[in-house]
Amino acid sequence: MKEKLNDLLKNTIDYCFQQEQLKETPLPDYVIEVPNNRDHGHLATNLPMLLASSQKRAPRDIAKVIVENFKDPEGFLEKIEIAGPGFINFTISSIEWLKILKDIIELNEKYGSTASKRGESVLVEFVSANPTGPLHLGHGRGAALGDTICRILDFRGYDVVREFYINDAGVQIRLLGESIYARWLQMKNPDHLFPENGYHGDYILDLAKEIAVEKDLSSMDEETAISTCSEIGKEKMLLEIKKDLEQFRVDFDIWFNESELFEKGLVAKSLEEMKEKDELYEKDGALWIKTASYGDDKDRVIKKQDGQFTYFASDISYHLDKHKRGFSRALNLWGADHHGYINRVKSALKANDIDGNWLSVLLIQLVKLFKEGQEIRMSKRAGQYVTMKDLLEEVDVDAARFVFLTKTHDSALDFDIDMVKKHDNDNPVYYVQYAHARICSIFRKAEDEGIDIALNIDENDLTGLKLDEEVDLIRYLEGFTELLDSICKSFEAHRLTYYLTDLAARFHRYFNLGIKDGGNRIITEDLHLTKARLALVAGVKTVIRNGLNLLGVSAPEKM
RNA sequence: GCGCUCAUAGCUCAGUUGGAUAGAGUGACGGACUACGAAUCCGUAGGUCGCAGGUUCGAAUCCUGCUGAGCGCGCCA
Repeated sequence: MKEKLNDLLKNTIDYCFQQEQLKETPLPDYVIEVPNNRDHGHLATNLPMLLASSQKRAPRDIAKVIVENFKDPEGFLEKIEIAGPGFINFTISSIEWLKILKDIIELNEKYGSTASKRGESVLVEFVSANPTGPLHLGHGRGAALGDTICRILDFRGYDVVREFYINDAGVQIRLLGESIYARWLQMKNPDHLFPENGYHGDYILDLAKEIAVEKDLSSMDEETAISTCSEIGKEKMLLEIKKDLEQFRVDFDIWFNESELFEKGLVAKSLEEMKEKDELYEKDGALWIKTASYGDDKDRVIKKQDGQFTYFASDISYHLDKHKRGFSRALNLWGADHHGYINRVKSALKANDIDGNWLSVLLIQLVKLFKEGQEIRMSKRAGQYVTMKDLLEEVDVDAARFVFLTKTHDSALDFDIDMVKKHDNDNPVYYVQYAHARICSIFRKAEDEGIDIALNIDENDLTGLKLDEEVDLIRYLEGFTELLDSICKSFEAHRLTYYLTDLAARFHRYFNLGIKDGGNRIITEDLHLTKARLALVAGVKTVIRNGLNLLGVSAPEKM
């Protein structure tokens, strides 16, 4: 609708220029938007106010010229008005809205998607938890957000690849092995020392017991035993992580091993390339990269005095590899405590002639867990945290995913487990699902009454939809596509949950209108009107279902 | 000390590249089921958009300063 109106508006402005009604100037960056207030029409533009300075005329005068010369040969508009300081408010003729509804019903599960691919590929890396412990709530938030962003990008025609980066090369894996081995030794000798920075969670002892069944640790020397524990412990943790994610309906295309970067010589290779570009130097027996020349606070070490690579070395190599794989964009979801790292990585990319904008990073703020009104503090060091596994035992996947997406990613989230557990109206996901189930119920009722619910319609079958509330609903349904496109740019997936909640509210309100005044019921004695209203609620149902699907939440027909 | 993020109703939070009268849920109070699901709806009350300046036709939104909260500043990963 906005595009159509914009075309008419541009034609009109050109005409005004030709007729010298307006001085010919470049067009300012105006907007066409949906006004909050129904009295302000369906769409409004601020163009006259922005033209005021270059035209040297009052905004309302300019608006008057535009309105008087408006070219609308096909009767797209019903009304044009000048309002406020110089807005132009447009009311679109109702038949246009009925065509939109017809499209929604025809497109059905495809409504909101684009059939054509954009030829733009995006690599989304998220969760990427170390395989040294189970997933916790913070990972859940990242998983819900990342997966939903991917679903939306995919729906809107992007080629999306979901990737999980496995840190399986560093000292943390060694430490995992040491922790497991120590726990195993402690089973016989409780006084055995536990490694200083070891992993303290109960799962370490479980792993030790499992591994002891599979391997005869007592016959091994300490070194062999630890590396055995490292290797098997890592594999088992990874399996757990995959299981949790699968249950959470998150599916990765690629599981990328950090260790492969070393095994395939990619780290060495990227170092070579950077050396040739003169981006590296040696100082104090270590190897440094000149990130400070590209916006970082200071240069960084990538190979330590002892000959070991830093984590940063493989990370640079990893991101260069992502770029070489040919993606037009990359998106990383990181915990907010990594924010100091963004500049560093981007600087390293720039040192390799890659534009910093190629990579976007979303920082996900902390999740605080509340139980019975009390905050449950999580501490990885003490092994105290609520795991995804614990969460999924208590809570519906639907509810968890929805609640994770009720706040912007850059603001801390209070996760009230008692609220999420409740199967009542305290829980926003059921409010949306209820609207869907209610519509399904209306269709069951209509079918019982022998009404043909096939909905093979054209816009002339919909002319019964005359109430403001009915047109408003269609207008809101039309906003779905634009919302999704906006999320593709900003990655603010939480806006979809708000949209769906709002859509459900609008539907419930419309539905209740009919209860007070029997004349506004959906199923009436007027068959023509009944079919039109069934079409309207079918449109609502379609958008709720498609939207919930993008959130990874089910749309039940009965609850 | 430097840097990143945040600050909106009693509470939890939305607010789309700056737009018209700042919204929702929840809590409080009062209403609506003898025909489509009351897991719903309607109404009332509740605001110095942290504070102070600035930019302009117009600021919760952009800029500067201040206050407060969280996080990060390693040859750790």
